[in-house]
Amino acid sequence: MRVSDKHQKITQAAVKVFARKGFFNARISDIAKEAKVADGTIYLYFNNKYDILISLFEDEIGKIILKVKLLLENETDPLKMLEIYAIHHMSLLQDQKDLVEVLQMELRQSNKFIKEYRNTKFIEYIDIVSDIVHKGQQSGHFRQEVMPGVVKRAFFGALDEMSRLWSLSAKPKYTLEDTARQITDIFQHGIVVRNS
Amino acid sequence: MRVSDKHQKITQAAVKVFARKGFFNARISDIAKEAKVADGTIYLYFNNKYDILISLFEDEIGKIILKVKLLLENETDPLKMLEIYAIHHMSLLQDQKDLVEVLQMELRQSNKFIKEYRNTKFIEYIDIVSDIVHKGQQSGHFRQEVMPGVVKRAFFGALDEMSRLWSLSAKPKYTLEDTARQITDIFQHGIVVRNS
DNA sequence: ACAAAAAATGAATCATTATTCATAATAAAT
DNA sequence: ATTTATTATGAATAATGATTCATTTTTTGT
Repeated sequence: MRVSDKHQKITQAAVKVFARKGFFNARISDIAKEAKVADGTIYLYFNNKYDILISLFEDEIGKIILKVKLLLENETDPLKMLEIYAIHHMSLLQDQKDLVEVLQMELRQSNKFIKEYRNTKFIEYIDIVSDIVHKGQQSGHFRQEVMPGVVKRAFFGALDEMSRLWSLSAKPKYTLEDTARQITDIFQHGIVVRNS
Repeated sequence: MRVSDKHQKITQAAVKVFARKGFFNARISDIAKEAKVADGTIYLYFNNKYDILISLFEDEIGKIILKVKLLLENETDPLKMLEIYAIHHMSLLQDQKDLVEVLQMELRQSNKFIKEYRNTKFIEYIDIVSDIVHKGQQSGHFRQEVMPGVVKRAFFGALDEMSRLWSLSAKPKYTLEDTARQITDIFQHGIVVRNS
């Protein structure tokens, strides 16, 4: 078994366990059991429990970024680009519920426990939105007075909160795609230049 | 010293300690020290550590709801109402940074640890937004096709994410009020009926 | 086939801390 | 002043679980 396989096996096990129990209530032995390795083995691949979380975060966000950038590659209409981003973001939940829950958790916890951890991958992910907005302004599609830096946070926050609800609710009212479209619609109308 | 005083002393101490260290890293003895009571005393007022968090959440959200409902009382324009809500929400941060951080944390953690805790106070808080939207639709200000249930989550999520950034960043780019106005502006344009 | 290196194991360690409860201090009642 | 009830104390308990490391297993190179 290649080294990277075991690394990945542990990461995947950690996603499951963190999602099920939360970071602090997850035991290393739970992760070890889920990954079918010994407790000690985990320490050959990660420095400590927190390192598992960080590393997982970086890796998985990295993959998401790659995928969404690929999807956006051949689209030039900034309105459509926002929709692609939103739909992709929400559909992650359908495919990887556990992962989304862990990422949401991580996002809040990094506040407290590693102020020094700059979270660059996350920033890269949301900067995709501000880039879209910026380009939309240059091409005259979007209003000049909106701040891309605010839109990116607001858009992400809206999607994130909606997905939080979704993962909590037993039987959701709306489909994820409807939700993504609704939110996109609001933001599109919110920042587009009105052809009065 | 009245009973309620000690209860409140402990709550306030807990807010400080939770904000500083996070829920799981906060020790009961930290809270006791901060509140200037013995460790055991805390258990005369709360069932356990988690109960402190829940109880704090309910109490403090309760106060916030009262205040924002009061502010909204004499306003009828739904566009303005959204702005009042947003500005009040963001200005909380200025006045009670610690509290906001704890509430944000709690919101994420309740996912995992008390699925049964229905979080009714929080729902009451965000339902204020869906009420505004609903009324705005009835009065013909807002587009019929937007879903109040989506707007409330999106609007809250946007504000919440923005405030998360704010509390993390050493020297923020924007003032809180500007931010609140920007986000409100996007949502106002996003859902208002266009007078074409 | 053997030696050396690398990877994996999991029981033992060791620190940590939420909670309890016997005791003490304080307040209220008579 | 004395009893009773209430409130507070903080040391002791008891469980927990992250991390280490001596030992074993597997892989690699010759």
